[in-house]
Amino acid sequence: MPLPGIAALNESQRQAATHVDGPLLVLAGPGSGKTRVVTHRIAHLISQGIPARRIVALSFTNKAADEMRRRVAELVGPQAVEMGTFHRFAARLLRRHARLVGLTSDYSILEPDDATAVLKRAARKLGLSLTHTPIDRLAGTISRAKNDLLTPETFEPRWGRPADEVARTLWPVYQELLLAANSVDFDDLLVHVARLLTDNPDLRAELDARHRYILVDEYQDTNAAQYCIVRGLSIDHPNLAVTGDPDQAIYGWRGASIRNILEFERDYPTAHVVKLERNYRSTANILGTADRLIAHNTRRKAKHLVTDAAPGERVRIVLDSTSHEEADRIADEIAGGITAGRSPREYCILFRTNALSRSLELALRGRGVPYQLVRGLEFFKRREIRDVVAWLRLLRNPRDDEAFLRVVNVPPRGVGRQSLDLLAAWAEDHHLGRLEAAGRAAAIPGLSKRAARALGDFARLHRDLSAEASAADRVAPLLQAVLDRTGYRAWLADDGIDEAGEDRVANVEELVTAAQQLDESRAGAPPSGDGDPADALGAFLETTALVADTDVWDPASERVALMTFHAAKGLEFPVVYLVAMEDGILPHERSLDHPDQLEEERRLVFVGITRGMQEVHASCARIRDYRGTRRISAPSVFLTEMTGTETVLTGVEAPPGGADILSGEDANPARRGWLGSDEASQLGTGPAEEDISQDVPASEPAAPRRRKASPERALETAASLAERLGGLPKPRHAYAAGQRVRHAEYGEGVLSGISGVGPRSVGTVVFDGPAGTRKFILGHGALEPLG
DNA sequence: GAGGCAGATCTTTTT
DNA sequence: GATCTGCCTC
Repeated sequence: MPLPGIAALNESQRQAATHVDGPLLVLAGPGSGKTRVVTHRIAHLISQGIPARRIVALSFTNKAADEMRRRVAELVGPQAVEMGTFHRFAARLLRRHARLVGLTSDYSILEPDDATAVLKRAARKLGLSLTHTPIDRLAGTISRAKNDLLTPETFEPRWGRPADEVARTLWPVYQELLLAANSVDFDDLLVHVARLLTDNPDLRAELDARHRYILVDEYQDTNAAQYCIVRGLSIDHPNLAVTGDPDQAIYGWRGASIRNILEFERDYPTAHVVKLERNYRSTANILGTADRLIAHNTRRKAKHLVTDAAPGERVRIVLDSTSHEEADRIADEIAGGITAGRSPREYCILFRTNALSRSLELALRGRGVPYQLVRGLEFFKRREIRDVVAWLRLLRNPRDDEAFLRVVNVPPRGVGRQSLDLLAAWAEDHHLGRLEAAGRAAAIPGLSKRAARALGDFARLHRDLSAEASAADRVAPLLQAVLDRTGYRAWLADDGIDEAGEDRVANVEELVTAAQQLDESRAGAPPSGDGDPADALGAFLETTALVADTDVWDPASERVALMTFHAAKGLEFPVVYLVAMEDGILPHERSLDHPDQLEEERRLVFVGITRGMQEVHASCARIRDYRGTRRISAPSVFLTEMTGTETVLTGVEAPPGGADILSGEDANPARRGWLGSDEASQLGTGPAEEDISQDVPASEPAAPRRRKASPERALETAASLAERLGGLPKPRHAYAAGQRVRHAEYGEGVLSGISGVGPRSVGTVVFDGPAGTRKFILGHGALEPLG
């Protein structure tokens, strides 16, 4: 039975899409129609009479899963195929088999902050001082070890890493606390399920048979735990189809192993392999640039991206002078593009770290360009949201000590640290959860009358609300009851508008709205999977616990998208800006130690470039204000590597006068790729008339780039830089405040002020026309003095 | 026990 | 720059 649209697939795509039984590896380059192949394959399986409920499609983000579901529905209508993230899939499996790992099906999923708080309690319990081992590092170490499927017994502290020793000591205690609280952290979701499969052969066989056809997207980013789960479910029925691209592996830091995809054929010797190398997304120039860059990675399977597309615009590499100018320039360009008829949603700005978004946001806001910062966890990280969610968690899982501690004294009930310590000690002696102990507060010695009463009241309140919770088939009314009966809403309303002008009440109302939406969608459709939490509250909690940053991105909204390189995986935009491509930021300074990590950073840039359909603009700034300090940066080595016939070099720091390129403190000849590379010479960016790198004092350490950006050092280099720049060409014109000037693009205006001296001084111009007020580096000569 | 302040601390990427 | 921590006072 031919499926709609299957004729539109190319030969390789069709091969992959119509594959039915046996292992399948699809190596899919960027823009090669991977999602299309996966959705068509699901449709094809169904058309072959395979029950939808025997098919599982796993991805890494809810967004990807939703997209898959939507497109499958488009082909063959809504299906009972289980589609979701690894974590959600694991959460549901675990719910059905919680007993096997010592939990109940009502277990709580702790978000990372709560998990860290438990870890702290574990440390306190052991009397460990955390002054020399930051809690985040310990949490990270344990998390990483879990994803590697290690245990406290098999985990081997690395030599010279004291944090490892502490982590190993802490880990079992942490795990005990979690178990006692009937809770899991994110990593446990995967680890528990992996254990479930390895320790219970019968269950494994049953689940293997049940999940007959498994598809895994972004397989290059699976870690050991995920690998174990997938493998465990496809032994008797090895109909495992994985898609991925080793060149887009960007989660090594979180335990993902490229090995999984590189050695798929060894794991499954009968695997059918399909390569999708034809790109349908980007122009030839964009692809060529990406190809040129990724060729610098040594640990990869060679692959060539091919396209029939026209060359298109060359990829632009812009050397800006400051981070603010970079942001202003990009905002100007986007604003201009929008004026010229583009939609804001055609634009995307990518950066390495979230902290880099601020200047861009400011610049866009200043020009009235609508944007969307794709960082959705923000909402669920808000204190008031976490408080309310904790209440719900506690209703479902009374042993959730972390939730208890979060809400027991919010609003203030007169229960302080002292009382809670007494409660904790007593609870532990009697092997009770804190909430249960609170219900017997009268029996706890040492508690003040006031505290005992408050705890008792709290326990009663919980009991009353619990009764309502178990009867409720809708979350929203329950949420309302919680807000009213706990006094939380009244308390918020009282001092709700906080210092930041944040309307906490509105945030909570938004959560209520979300609950209503879930209620409605559940009323519309019965639960699909068997692991679906039968009750509304469970479903709500699972959703709130497992939502991610990128999930909030609304592709339909008319806004410019701002996100990290990581978050952009799987997306595409007509115009893409890659910002802050500077040494130390991208590649990140923490990745310079290790060649593997440097290659991962390079893949990150590869992912970024290949998001672009029509235009890609990469940029760096010589002076960057970042994390409150100013630092001098050198262009990223990746910009050099990208440079070729498909790119064009521009920007105020670019040649002519190309000596600036080597500015900053970078005197290491090995890193002088800008002037050294053949491509650069071809582009006319050859050696400049004046080699300023000679001026760098010999005392400047040249080779190791691990610069700790201490303020003194930044000042010192800035000063020496200014000195050197003093020797550069004088500004072409002399300016004075109050003078009238003309700009080629913005027309005439008044130079209202000048800040700084020398060629780098900045003038503020109030234009007569719609351009408003703008700033210019006077030395660039863009302003023509009038009169 | 609560609330406010100053200082320290630390910042990659995320389910 | 922002957030958390610990310390102080009421």
